[in-house]
Amino acid sequence: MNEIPQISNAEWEVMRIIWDKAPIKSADIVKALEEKDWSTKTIQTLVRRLLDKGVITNISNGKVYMYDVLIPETEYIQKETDGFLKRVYSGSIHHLMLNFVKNNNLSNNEVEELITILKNKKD
Amino acid sequence: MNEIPQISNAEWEVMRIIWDKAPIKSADIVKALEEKDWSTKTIQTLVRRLLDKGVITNISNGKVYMYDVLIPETEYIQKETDGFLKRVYSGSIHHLMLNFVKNNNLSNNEVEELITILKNKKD
DNA sequence: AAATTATCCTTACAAGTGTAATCTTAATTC
DNA sequence: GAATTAAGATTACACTTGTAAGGATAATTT
Repeated sequence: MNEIPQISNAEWEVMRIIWDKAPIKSADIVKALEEKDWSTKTIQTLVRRLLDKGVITNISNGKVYMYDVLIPETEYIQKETDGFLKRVYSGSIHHLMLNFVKNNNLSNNEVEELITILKNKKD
Repeated sequence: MNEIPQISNAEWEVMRIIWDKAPIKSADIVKALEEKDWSTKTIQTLVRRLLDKGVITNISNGKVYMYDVLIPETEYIQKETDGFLKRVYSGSIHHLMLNFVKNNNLSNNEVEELITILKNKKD
């Protein structure tokens, strides 16, 4: 069912901006990514690949170069989360949580918050 | 600090076996991966790349072809988890948990278990 | 020891990725 | 409208990855 195209790490960085701000002007994508040391050309290549893959679309209306999202962030988060879980934790959230708790030095506060989130889930 | 080599998806599959069973005979790696539809040649290529990257080492002692692990699974789990968290959830475990919970990835039982894990953490 | 089998080493090759440069065309400024 | 600037399209190129095949060598079987 879920056959959304794979996106690479660099493409993901670009999508973070676009998901956040779309519809967004070409220039604003570049501006938002300034902190990364990517040349404008590189960014344009990544945008083009995302277009080719059908993740975004060009909505330049005559005057301004603009892009909009075709595939929402939530779908990609789901896809990546599933893939990661399967790859690293054999699909077991339980296993993942155990590891987080063991290694990721969660603060007491964070632990509290997570418990709260989970408890709310049960209602 | 943490400069362990990147391993690919296919390599990760191989490492799962090796981490689990090392020290392990060449033939047993192949056997354990039979269910995947990889040719022996493909598996051997992956093993070679893992050798080249220094993730495993050859400990064939004259008679038998054997491999052992150089970089433990825990280091890779940590690396992958950090990378995933950063990439998909901007580094926020909180955000990740919210998403897991929201998207109904968890049964009531699992929620219970996770709460237990977290509560134990506080002690 | 010769034949067979298992494993290693070398080579291959297309698709994807990071990282652009060049050339062309559309928009803005003077 | 001509010059300048910004963006798109085309091309590039090395590295990684998935997926092996072929040839060399070591181990096992007969």
